[in-house]
Amino acid sequence: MNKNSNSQPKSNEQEIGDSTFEAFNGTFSSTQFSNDNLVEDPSFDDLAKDEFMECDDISPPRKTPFLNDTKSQGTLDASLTELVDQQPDHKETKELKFGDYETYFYHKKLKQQEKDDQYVQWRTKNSNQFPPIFSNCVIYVNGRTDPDITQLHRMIILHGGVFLNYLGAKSNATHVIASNITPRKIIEFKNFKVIKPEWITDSIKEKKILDWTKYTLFSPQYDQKVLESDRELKEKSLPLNRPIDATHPEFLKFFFENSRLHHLSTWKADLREKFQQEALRASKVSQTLRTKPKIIMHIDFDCFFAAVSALSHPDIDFANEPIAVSHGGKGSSDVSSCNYAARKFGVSNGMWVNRALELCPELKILDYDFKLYEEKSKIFYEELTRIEPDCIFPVSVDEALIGLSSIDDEESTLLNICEKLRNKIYVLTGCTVSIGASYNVLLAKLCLRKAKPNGIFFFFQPNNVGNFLKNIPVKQLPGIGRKIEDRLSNHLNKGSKETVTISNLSSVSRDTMVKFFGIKTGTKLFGYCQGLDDTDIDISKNPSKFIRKSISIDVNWGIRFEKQTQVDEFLSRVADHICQRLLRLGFVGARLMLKLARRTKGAPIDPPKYLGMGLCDFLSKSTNLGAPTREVGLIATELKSLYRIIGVAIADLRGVSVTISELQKCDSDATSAVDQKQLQFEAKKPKEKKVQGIEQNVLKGGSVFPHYSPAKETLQKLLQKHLVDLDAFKALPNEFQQEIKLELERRSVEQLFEKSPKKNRNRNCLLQNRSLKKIGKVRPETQNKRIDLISNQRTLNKLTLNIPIENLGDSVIHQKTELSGLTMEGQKTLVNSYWASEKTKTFNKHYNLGIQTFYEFEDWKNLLKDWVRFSFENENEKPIGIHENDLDVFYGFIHKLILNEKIYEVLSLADIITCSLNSSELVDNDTNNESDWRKIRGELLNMLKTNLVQKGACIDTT
DNA sequence: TAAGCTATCAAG
DNA sequence: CATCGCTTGATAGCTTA
Ligand SMILES: Nc1ccn([C@H]2C[C@H](O)[C@@H](COP(=O)(O)OP(=O)(O)OP(=O)(O)O)O2)c(=O)n1
Repeated sequence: MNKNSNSQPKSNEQEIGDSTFEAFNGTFSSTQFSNDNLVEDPSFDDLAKDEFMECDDISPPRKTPFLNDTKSQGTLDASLTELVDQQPDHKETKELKFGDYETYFYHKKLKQQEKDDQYVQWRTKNSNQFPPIFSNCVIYVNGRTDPDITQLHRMIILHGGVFLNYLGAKSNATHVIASNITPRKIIEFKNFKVIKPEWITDSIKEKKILDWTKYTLFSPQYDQKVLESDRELKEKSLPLNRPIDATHPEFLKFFFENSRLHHLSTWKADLREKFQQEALRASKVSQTLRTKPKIIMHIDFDCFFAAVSALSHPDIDFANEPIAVSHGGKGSSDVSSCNYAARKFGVSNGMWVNRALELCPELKILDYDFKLYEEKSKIFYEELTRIEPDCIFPVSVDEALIGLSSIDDEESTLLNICEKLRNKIYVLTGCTVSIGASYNVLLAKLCLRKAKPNGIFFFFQPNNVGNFLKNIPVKQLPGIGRKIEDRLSNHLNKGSKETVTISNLSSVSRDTMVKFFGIKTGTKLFGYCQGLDDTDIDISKNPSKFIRKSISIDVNWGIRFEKQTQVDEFLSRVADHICQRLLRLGFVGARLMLKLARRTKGAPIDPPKYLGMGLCDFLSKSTNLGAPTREVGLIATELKSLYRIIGVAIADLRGVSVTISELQKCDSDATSAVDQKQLQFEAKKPKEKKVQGIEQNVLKGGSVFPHYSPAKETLQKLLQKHLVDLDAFKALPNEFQQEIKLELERRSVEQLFEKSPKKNRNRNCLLQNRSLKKIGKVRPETQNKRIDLISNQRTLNKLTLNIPIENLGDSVIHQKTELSGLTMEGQKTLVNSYWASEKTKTFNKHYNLGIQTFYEFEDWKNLLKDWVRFSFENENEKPIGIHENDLDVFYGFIHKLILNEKIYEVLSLADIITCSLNSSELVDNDTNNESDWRKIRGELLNMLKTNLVQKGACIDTT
């Protein structure tokens, strides 16, 4: 498996047996207090999971009494005693709310790194032989290893890496090193890159960081001479190349590497791009008026994947032996391509392997060879270019349309060209292509069908087209697929097995087709039945028509999540991935769509295809990104927001698609079009509307915060804006309703309840009624759900700032969704009607919470204090008050904090409001203003509570 | 009536 | 053990302003 598994680290004097290392680290690192024991300690486990403990993320207070302490800390007990005895910085400990173990490890880590630094400094003074190859690595070593943990520790830090003493749930470890691993650990480490120590030693040898994927812990070697019970042995022998699902950090990489459809799609998009670019260049050079090509050639490899894969198996008699390409030789794996020998048995592309084997037991299964497909395709396109046709239109990696005008009308001339081309391609690739040619794209495609395999077919008799078409199944027409065929079949009262041919449609009028399939599709289909098709394949005529319009990532395999955090992490990774694509392709996008596949009610939890999606309903929601961007943090946050708006129960999630559209070219390093605004406007003028949007946003973003503007509008406006959804209001608990009503009455806006504009109701509710109806998911259980919601909110209402933060941790927030089958549909809430509004998106577009540091959060705290004070200052004898725009920005920030589960931070901001109001510094001039602030504080808590309910969480009151 | 949105279909 | 069910574009049909 791993060809490196035998390579032992060179016994290098310089690297191993350095006694000074021991001197620096004392018993600290070499004392093998068992990490295993600690991790299994339940109290530690809880701490490790605690979402609010971000030991590794908080910039450490550099000065701690431990740093000067040189006493031995050989054992955990000793250190803990020490810790308790000293308890030196009481305030800090209290503030960070770390538990005992946590504090211990926190200080331990600091101390460790201090010592590491000292050691490295000392060591590199004597030698500069250590390239910092691990400078971006934070490495944790687990269990018994060879070389042992001390040596690895030294190697890591000498080469610029950070050595991690323990692995917290939120620790920033980049790699876990282990030689052996227990099944329990596999689960524990499933979100980390777990690799063999040879990766370290080999990387050092090569003086560069090597591809870690070559060193994953595939085959265990149990060389520990430990007495183990049979049971344990058996447990340990479980295969370790456990298939990974979407919770794995590298899932996307693995998945795409192996996905045929991913390759097919990206190849196609790349080809499109390439030919589009070329056409653009060509059209700039010569402005000659182009006419439609006289002749269309459709050329395509015969059973492409099968033919190419078979090249690596010279023993196979390709013409007679049935073969197919798929992952593995059994079960629900898809046949991507099968040869014509296999097709005789009824095997076809897209069929599952088990079905194919039923039809053809002697079917031979071959592996994919994506690299080779790409190579053959390259040769194919080179040869097409070589015949210098009028135009080439790439259909796929193995298929193209070619336009020819400048040849004479003799069929023999065309035949000659085709035969030469076929021969050349066969000689160069070892695979056969077929060619169909006619005077339009439709007929060329149908000819190709008749030409296959390994042949040529022409049709140039317009007068005879009826005859040519009459027995063609409609399914073979371009753009006519299963659904349309079904509907036609239904309409014509045909049995489900019978194929619908074109002659069957002679009785169907144009109007009927239009009525059935819409204006475009109906007209097109009617035309096809007469052999008419005016599709133009000449890209050069209008290159801009062929420019890319969207970039998307779809994952409908391996999607199995248990926790919201897993979903969020996955969405972040998808965001990262798609931004990388945007960068690579030189685009920024202004619109983002999230589409989710949700297991259809009643469909089995585990579909027949392993980790497949099974039967699903699709739900999608899109949003404007404000200005064109490819900023990961922004897109990730928006995705998380969209996920919550769509509200698919985590356990039922089976697929995730992300599409970015409204693209603009952006070749610089800028992450958004705004960043290179000047460039953009000089280079070319985008759509008028866009320009305005950008300028507006820039303006707003610059003026809103933190430069407070004098405010005349206050909370009243805000409530108007937020209370548009009557249903949402009604869904709230009574006490909430009363409170809000009172407030509104006091401000004489009670008429809102009657007016409740319809437009906004639809716009802001979680799912449009239309889609709910369509899917038929408006269920009577809604009533129960509502009761659930209310009781949860009541419980949540009891939450106050005084509740210790630990009570909000994982241990008390249960995922309720899978237990109760609760989904978010139909739950409309006050807060959401605000969240869904467009406003939030435009303001914060440059505020990237994903990488917010604690320091920046501190800034927000100070801003808030300042803002409260400011609002009480007098202007023309009146307090300045709170500006609506400021509030929008502030709420936007809170929203993002909540999305990122920074509950503690939200609570502390709420606390700051209270403290500021009580502070004597305030100009005591206005009770209205104070009341507004208290409302805002209440709103923060509401948002928090609502979000917790939304996520299907309930607070355990026990 | 145009524009915006989601859903659906097809292709390879 | 399985398995790698993507990606893009066009179009329909609805709501909204
Ligand atoms: N459901 C499908 C259809 C196609 N392909 C891949 C494998 C094919 O080799 C390649 C080209 O598709 P074609 O439709 O051209 O099919 P083939 O080339 O395999 O056969 P044919 O001779 O019918 O063109 O795309 C796939 O993976 N899954």
